[in-house]
Amino acid sequence: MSARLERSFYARDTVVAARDLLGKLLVRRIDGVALSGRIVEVEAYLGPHDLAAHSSRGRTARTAVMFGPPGYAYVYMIYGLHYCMNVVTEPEGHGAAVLLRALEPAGNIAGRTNGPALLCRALSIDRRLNGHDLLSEDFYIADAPPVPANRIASRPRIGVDYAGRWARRLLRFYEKGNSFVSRP
DNA sequence: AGGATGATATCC
DNA sequence: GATATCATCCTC
Repeated sequence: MSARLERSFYARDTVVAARDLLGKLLVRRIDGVALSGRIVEVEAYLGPHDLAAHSSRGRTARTAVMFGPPGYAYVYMIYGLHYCMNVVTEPEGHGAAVLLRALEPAGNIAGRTNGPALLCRALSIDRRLNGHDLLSEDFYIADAPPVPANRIASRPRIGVDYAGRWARRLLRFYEKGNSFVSRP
């Protein structure tokens, strides 16, 4: 069992943290059973100036977690059906986060994990985990070998066409050739 | 290409 | 208080 990432991992530049999250292990412990998957696809949301980020609407009840301290989970419901999970980055007050888009199944995973809502379903991640500390025992990200820079692809983010030029920024990162990436 | 389904932001 | 919109997924 590998070590949890510490607060300092998250309290950094969001693009750097996003790329470094590739290869790491998301772990959700339920009734003593550890569900886990290797992070293979992420998107960086940089802060209020990033028109694709939820924090661009300012600090609200919904986005409060994004503006909080790093290393916490920002989980929200989308389209009334699905949950998406983010990891808060940068120092407190910044308003940035990294969306986890796909996992490669590692342990005790049932169902697909090649999409932001699919991975939440596979790991039983829902509203109750919004604002949950990722330095906890039951929900955390564990260290694992990094994905080398030459194995990381950079693409525009998915589903943010409304964000003008921000939609074209290359802020989606995934491990090249990994078959669990949602949109290769 | 379109529908499901509910929280939320943004208007009155 | 109404309504438009949504960082998705599935079926057609």
